[in-house]
Parts: sequence; structure tokens; C-alpha cells
Amino acid sequence: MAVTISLPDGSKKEFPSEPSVLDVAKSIGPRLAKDTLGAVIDNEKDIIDLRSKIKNGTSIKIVTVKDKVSLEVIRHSAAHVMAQAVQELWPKVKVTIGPVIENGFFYDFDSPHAFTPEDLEKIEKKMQEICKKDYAVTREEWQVDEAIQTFEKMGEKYKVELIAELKNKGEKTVSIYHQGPWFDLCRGPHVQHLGQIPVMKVLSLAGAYWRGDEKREQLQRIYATAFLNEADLKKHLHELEEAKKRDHRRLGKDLGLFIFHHLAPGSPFFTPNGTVIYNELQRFLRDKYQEHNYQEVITPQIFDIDLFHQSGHYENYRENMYFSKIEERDFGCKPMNCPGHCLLYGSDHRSYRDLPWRVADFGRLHRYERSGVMHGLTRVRSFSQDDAHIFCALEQLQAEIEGFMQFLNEVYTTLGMTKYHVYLSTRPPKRMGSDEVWDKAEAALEKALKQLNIEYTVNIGDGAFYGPKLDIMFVDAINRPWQLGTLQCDFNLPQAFSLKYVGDDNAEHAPVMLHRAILGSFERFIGVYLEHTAGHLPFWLSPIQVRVLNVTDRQLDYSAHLEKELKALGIRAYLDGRNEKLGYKIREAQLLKVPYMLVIGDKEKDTDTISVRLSSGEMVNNLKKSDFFEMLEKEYRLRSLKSLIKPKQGEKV
RNA sequence: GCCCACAUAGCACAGGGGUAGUGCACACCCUUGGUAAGGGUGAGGUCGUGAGUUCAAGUCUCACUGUGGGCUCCA
Repeated sequence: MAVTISLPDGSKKEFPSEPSVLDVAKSIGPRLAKDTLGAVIDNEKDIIDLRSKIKNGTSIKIVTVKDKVSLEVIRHSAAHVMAQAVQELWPKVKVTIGPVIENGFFYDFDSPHAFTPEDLEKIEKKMQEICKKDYAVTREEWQVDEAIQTFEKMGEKYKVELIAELKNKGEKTVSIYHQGPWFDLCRGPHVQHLGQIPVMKVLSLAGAYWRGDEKREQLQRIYATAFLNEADLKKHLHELEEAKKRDHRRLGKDLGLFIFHHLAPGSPFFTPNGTVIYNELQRFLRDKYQEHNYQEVITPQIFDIDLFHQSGHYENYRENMYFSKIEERDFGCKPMNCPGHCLLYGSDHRSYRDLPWRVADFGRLHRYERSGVMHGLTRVRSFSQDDAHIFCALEQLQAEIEGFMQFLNEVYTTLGMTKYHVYLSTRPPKRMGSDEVWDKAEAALEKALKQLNIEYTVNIGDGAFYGPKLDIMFVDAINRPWQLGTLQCDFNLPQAFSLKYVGDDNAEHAPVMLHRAILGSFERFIGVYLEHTAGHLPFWLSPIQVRVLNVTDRQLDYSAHLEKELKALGIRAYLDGRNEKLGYKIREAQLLKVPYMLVIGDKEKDTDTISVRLSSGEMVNNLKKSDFFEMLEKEYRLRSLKSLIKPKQGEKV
């Protein structure tokens, strides 16, 4: 039966029977066929293998070595090359899986030999040797039982497990890719011959569990990458270096913002400079709470564990909590503010006129995180959130969700965080409350998002144990996603605490409780924001806003006076009056990313004017002191992202 | 918690069985210099903690703690 295939230029080609991708390419031209690595059919996302048969009526776009998307094919094959290399070097190693990931690929091995960093170089060399042999990559279809037998004989138990699973799913055959003497179970796609893999680089070593299950075998994962050319690889490695420079742990040290100590693992100490950032953020949120009709409260740190039995935290969250026994009584340190807020709500009669009742709490929380998961400021054991709970009537839910998204947007805009995405997480397996209640809560969130026309993605089973939630993923300056804000809908806690309000019908009703945070934790946020800004904080968040630099001792008194004047305006200005050259002082201030450096020489002193150097390196001279002060005050008050002091066109010293 | 690696001065690192080094930072002195490092002198470490091997341990072995890269987890 004749088969018709359409090409991207609109033309159609006929074949006597179903052709492979490569057949189609050959029919167009030998050059194209030579470079073919796969194809995209019917505008689908995934690339199909060049050996796949094409059905009648399909539209096809051939992917060649020149297309960036072919990286997926190249990396897939490179993963096989890595597995072959490893097995040639260490024949006892068992292979598992080796998928393509963003920017590269990895392969997980079960190896009696623990790989060392030196081994990585050996592996890379071996991979290059294998590629030089330029084996043709061929595909065979094997009967599942035949495949199981073959891999069993080889002792490849992981492959056997995978194939047995495919068999259970009803697969009759599996595809096997050969390259020279080596072969592997694989769905593809793969290159025609190994010489088509341009450049490879083995990157790092890690541990991983078989099938991602911590109860199963611990495997050794080797990360690597492949690119179309040396330049692209170099660019990628450069980007990795650049990302390292933004590492907030590095910046925290360099800028003197926070430290860690082995006697308080996972618990940051904020230095005076770091504390400025912390407090400025808190002040910002307090201002916003005022605007959005929230009230701040202060609640206890340590509670009788009866509270956590009542809230369900003991049953669901115990392994992450700190406990102590004092005078034969069991206490727990709060991991969240919500149970305390429920007690506060329940301490008085509430009327529908009091709702929505929005309570904010900067209380310190402690969560016992497993030792291997801590990471700088982004995963800690002691932290404080911009946490608030909204108790409202069911009918008010939608408006509150809307108000929250508005609030969040204002905060993110001020901070220059314009890219974020919303995720809706639904009921997890381990949870409290009836399915009926969960239905209601999930529906409410979804409805609100739709009404607001907010795009979102559903994460099935990712909700909190007490309710579904919205997670706001902020995407930073180098496109990494971070979970910061959250809005959690909770029908369970109000029930657990028998919370009520009296409605206009004079009957008692249960309020809905919303848990919400915009920055998430201050610790985590500061970490993320440092990486986002690469340490270049806006003026209002800068620990040192202005550094006054005298050129010689002659201007020391005048400079000290200027420092005093700025401080009187509430500006964090500091004099660097040391006996050092100006260039040296500039360099230091520059490394500390101080927004404004005031250079005070005889000229400025005699004319009472300001010469300022911005952290960008730009300079503005002969500013009237009062004008400068006014701009600083304004920039601070408005929490401006950009400097209000603009160099005049063409002006340079 | 799991796998692997690392731990030497405030920071960044070198050293590798015979009693500790460099650069920056710090202190003092000289220098008073106009936009990213002027010069000199000095102080600072029981080499993460605890055991073991050895005549001798920062160095070798083990355990623990912390940190890092991942995995798992992340309300």
C-alpha cells in the first residue's frame, strides 16, 4: 500500500510501503541522509528515532546534526557510550538507566568499585576511544522473554526488572540498540553511528537510588554532557562557573551577611549587615500588611504536645519536630504558626463581621531537616516566614485568594521578580480529613485561578497533609525556578480546633483557614534573592547604602560631618576614613557592592558638592548636596529598584 | 537518612610521618595619594573532634561532627 508523507515545505512524497525516517531523508538527498539524527512528526514534542517507520499521512521534519534539538539524540547515544566505557573499564559494573536531562545526561551504575574523580577522566577518555571507532548504531526488536533470558545470563538484573515490567504492561517485544560489541535495552532515539557525537564531557559523580526509592539499591550516578561543538560546551561550562559566582553562600561570606557554625547545624547566624536585609524585608512586609488589612501577632515558641496532637502535626509531622520533656511534661517546638493561630482565633467569640480575620506572624520556626538536605540559607532548620493565616467564610474564599495573588504580585514587582508560575497541588496519599472536604477545597482554588485568568499547572498528590495548595514558583535571573510563595486552603484545622463564627443567621459556622506566605521564609528568600541579583541589592535593601571616601586626611572632618548628616536622614552611610589611597577604598566598596561611593576631596569640601560613584562604575559629579539627599531619601522611601541618580550624557571625569 | 568527597590562620589555598607556609584581610610605622590593590614591620594556627598504628601523626587507620555534590524528603 502506498504511503504519503508530507514535508515542512508543504510538498508530499510517496513511498511503496512505510518508510523509516532515514528512508525519507535518503529520498530527499544523500547529504541530508548522512546528517539525519531523527525526526519530529506531526509537530509533536519528542524526537523519534531515525529507524522508526512512518505511517501514511504523517507530516515529518527531519532533524539533523545542525539542529539544536538533535542534542537530545546525541546525548542519548552519549549515555550509551558512557555505559559501554564504564563496563569496558570495570566489567563487574551493572547498568541501570541513563536518561537525557536539561543540559546533559547521566547514567546510574551499580558498581562494587566506588568511582573516584580520577575515574571520571578515565571514563571520558574511554568514551572518546569508543566514539573514534565510529560503530554503527543498529536496532533490533527482541521478544520479551528472549530479552529477559539474555540479560539474566549477563547478570544485568536491573534490565531484567525493567523488561519484566514492560512485559507486565503487555509489551511483546523490546528494542535493543547495538553499538559494536555492546548493546542496551532502549527506546531511543539514537544516532546513526557514534562518530556523530561531536563533543562529550564527564562532569560529576553522585549517589542515587534505584528507581528513586531510598529503600532500594544505592547506585552511583555519573553526570556528563554532550554538545554540538566545542564552543557550545565551553559556553555551558562558563555558565556553570557564572552560576557558582552567584552562589548565595559565597556572597554571604564575601559580603559578610551570615555565617554557619557546626554547633548549630542548619541554623544561620545573621551578621549586622545580613540582619539589615532581614529587617528591611520585614519592614516592607509590615507596611504591606497595613495596606492589605492584616494584623500582626506574636505567639509562643514552645507548646505542650497536646496542641500538636490536636492539630495533627504530631501524627503527620513528628519526625520533623523538636521535642523536650520538662517537669514530666512533653513539649514541642512549633514547626508552623498555624496551631497557635487557631488557639488565638478560638480565644474569643467571632462574628461574621470580624471576618476575614487576617493574622500575620514572623514567629521563629524550627523543623528538624534530615542531615543531608540542608543547603545554605535555602534549606535550614531554624527560620521565620512572612506567614499569615486568613480565617474567612466559605463565600469569602475566592476574594481572599484573589487578594492574595494581588498582594503577591505587588511584593514581587517591588523586588523586581517579574517571572513566576503558579502550581496547584492536590491531595497527597498521607492526609487528614474526608475526601468530601478535599473536593471542596481543591475546587475552590481551581475556580479562583480560572476566574483570575491565571495560568497554572496541576501537581497531583503534592498538597499538604491538611489541604490543597497553590505554590508560586519564582524564576530567577538565570532561569532557575524557586518555590517561595504559597497559599494553602485548609478545612481541617478549623474543624480540629472546633473553630466557629456566628453568621448573620445567628447560627454557628466553621470558618475556612488559609495559610499563606509570599516570600516563604526570610532565610530562603534572602538566599534566592542574592542569587537572583548576584548580590547587587536595591538601595533600600543594601546593608551599606553609602560609603564616604575622603581622598586625604584634610577632608576627614568634613567627611565625618557628611556621614553624620546622611545618618540623620536615616541613610546607612559609613565613612571609610582609613589612611589608604582612594583607589584602594573604591575597590573595597566596589567588592562590597555599595550602591553609592561619595568621593570627598578638596574640591567637594570647598564647594560643598557631592561627587558620587555608582556601583556600576558610573560617576556623577558636582551634585548639589540637597538634591543628592533628596534623591537618596526618595529612592529609599519608594523602595526603588533602580538608581535615581543618573549620570548626565557624556559626563565622565 | 543514603552514596561519594572534603575539613590546615578571619577568607582563599599550598604542604604530605621528624613539630607549619603563601596571598588577601588584621595591627603598627612610612606615605597624604582623585575613582578597582603604595611600601615596610608585626601579630595570628593544640592543621574539625576523639581514638588507634608508630620512637615520632596535620600527614597513615577508624569512628564521630560539620560542610560540599547528588539521591530521597521538603507542610
